[in-house]
Amino acid sequence: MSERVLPRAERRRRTEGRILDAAKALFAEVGYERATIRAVAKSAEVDPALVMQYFGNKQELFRAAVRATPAPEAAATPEELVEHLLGTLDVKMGELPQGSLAMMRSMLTHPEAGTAAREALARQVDRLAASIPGEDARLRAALMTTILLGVTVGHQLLELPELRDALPERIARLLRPSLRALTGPDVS
Amino acid sequence: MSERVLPRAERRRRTEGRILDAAKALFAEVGYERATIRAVAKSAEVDPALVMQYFGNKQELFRAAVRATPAPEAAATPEELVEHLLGTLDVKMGELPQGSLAMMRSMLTHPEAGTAAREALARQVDRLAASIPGEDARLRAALMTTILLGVTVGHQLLELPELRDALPERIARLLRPSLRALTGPDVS
DNA sequence: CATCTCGCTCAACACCCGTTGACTCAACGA
DNA sequence: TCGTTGAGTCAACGGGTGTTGAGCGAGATG
Repeated sequence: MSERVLPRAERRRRTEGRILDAAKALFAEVGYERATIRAVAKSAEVDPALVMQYFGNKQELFRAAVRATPAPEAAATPEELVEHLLGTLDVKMGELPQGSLAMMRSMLTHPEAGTAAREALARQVDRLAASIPGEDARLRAALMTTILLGVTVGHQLLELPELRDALPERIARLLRPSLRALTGPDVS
Repeated sequence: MSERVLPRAERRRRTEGRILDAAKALFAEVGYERATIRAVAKSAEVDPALVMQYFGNKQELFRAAVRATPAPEAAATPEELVEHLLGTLDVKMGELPQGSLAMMRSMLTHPEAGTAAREALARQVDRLAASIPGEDARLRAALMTTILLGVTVGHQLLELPELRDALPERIARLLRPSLRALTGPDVS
């Protein structure tokens, strides 16, 4: 009723958007292998051939669905660092972008998603390590990154009930000392 | 030369073992979907049909490959708890059993592996929560579990260089305060 | 030695996937 | 108004997958 005879350019933009959204959702939900072109097309109410015509490849469709993760700003002091990380966690708890979920869902089984995840994590490690003093800054940064990765995986992808039912602020509050323990000098 | 005319029963046992080992390795390396029956068979130098004859299903082959994860003993005090967890981590760093790797590799994309992982993590959470005082014992236990999960994933599956190149004891030493922070009362 | 048993292979089936080329038909521009 | 363009569909191909049933041939059994 509302979408009556749209101009061609606009119409194309919209269906391409519908396809991309459907792809993001499906990739995020079941991963690369199980997300078939046919299923994406059906979800977008479109012929499978049109998906190919717009994105060329399943690989490139996946690339387009995963691309454009938000670029977070860097943190200065280790104190801000932890808060910034937990802020990221908060965002993740609410509604982590579907593209990121799609990448994480497939990072263990799809080669390209794996390298994409490694690169994203490496960037995070770089950013963190610059703010951590000491010899083993990179190792500490990597541990902080993997800690957040594990919590996110357990929460968003595996949907562990304990994390699912907890308030994000509570998780952040419990996690803060654990992360802070990795910023300072070794006290063990 | 050494394996000359073996008895039938022994011969069967050996080839079945070869198939299962090949399946564990392949599942652990590329995950459920990409590990084809044909590839398992070729790796075990056997006809694909024989794999079906021995294990019936790809699903059941996977189940057999994942089954029999070692049953760790419980810990008593929170102090022992952390050490026990880090001991687990040490084992993982050395040579985590291929069956566990196979389960972890597919836990985000294969439904049954997902529920298996959830159950294994739930058992760990139960064990941990019993040793932690306070109201939010289960949430703390879940966080400790997911922390270890993240580090293991980053190390064994994603193979992040910082973790790959670090000595297991060093990782354990850096991780100890972070885990201990979750056993005690809230100090944030 | 004759028969049976069973580990193992071969060839094929049915299915689903990604991908393609020809086609339809409504929006566009002169 | 009439070709032209391009969004969208249809039907099909080639390839890889899990799975199956018939069959072979060497070890067990009497």
